[in-house]
Amino acid sequence: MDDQQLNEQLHDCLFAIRAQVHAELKELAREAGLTDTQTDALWRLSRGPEMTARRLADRLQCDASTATSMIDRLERRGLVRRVPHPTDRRVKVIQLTPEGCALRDRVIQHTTERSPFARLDHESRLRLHELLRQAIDGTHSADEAADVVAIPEGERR
Amino acid sequence: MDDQQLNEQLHDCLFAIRAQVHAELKELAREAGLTDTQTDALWRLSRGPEMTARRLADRLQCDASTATSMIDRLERRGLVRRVPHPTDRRVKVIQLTPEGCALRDRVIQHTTERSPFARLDHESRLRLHELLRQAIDGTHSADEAADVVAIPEGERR
DNA sequence: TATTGTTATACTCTATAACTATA
DNA sequence: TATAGTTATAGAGTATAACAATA
Repeated sequence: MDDQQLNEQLHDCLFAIRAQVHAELKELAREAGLTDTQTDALWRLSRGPEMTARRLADRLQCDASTATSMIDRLERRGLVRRVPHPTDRRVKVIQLTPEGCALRDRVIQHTTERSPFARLDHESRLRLHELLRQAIDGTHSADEAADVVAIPEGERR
Repeated sequence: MDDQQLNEQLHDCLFAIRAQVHAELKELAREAGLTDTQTDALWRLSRGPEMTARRLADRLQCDASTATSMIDRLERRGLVRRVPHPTDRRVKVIQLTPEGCALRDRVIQHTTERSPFARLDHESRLRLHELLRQAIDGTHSADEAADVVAIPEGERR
């Protein structure tokens, strides 16, 4: 197997894992009366420091206007609310409501429990984590990667 | 770091890698005048043995009617065509046109070249592949996984 | 001037339900 | 009866362009 083929195989694996995770997420979303995308957004909303509409759009790689309508729908369902930023009056902080938090917790727990990774032993998972981090950090600047992945210990969950 | 946290970290990595791949795919899709979803479908259309509308829907985890409209749009752009199945007259085989093939090749090449995985050395990629396969095979039946991932040597590309 | 967020608009994406044709 | 595919419909997701408010 040459390098090109190996890369393709890795992408096929990525696709397969994403498909498995997505299937679980979809099932949960259905129970909760949400769409896949909304469930995904809920998950992403809870990671990292302070969430704004702009930051959510960056994270979901969509236009700002798309984030606006996404937040509209989540707000209508009572899962998030828009709070004015204390110092910058242009910015709206997107906060999870208690119901939003509860659902977010269910999403994370449900997904990580049934994750394909859960079948690996602890050692394998550590090795996998190291390899993935290496791949991620190699292609993006540390800042960009940090925004998506790293969560300060105190702010986790 | 306990197991729950490690699992969450792994999912964050998965998200980050998917985001990087998606960003590359999006750029290419834009150039080609396609949407992300169409580009993804094009990629998936080319993997595995014989593609039918039903199989595409399974693979993209969407409803059959969604696959129908997706194929409609790809057909309108001249990237695929519907061919009657030789023995089962209910089935339509979805074939890539020459233009579809060319674009599909560009998508795969572009993405695998700029993939986060490309930065890992050969040894690391082999280890990563092994770990991912292990995670995939552990949670799904061999048959299901085979449909998504394994491609017989003769039919690849 | 640049940035944050919104609105209006026009697509694409998506599932549900009802249908036809074939197995 | 079951399966492959389509159509009609309605709502969610999406980007573009134009805009207001604020930095």
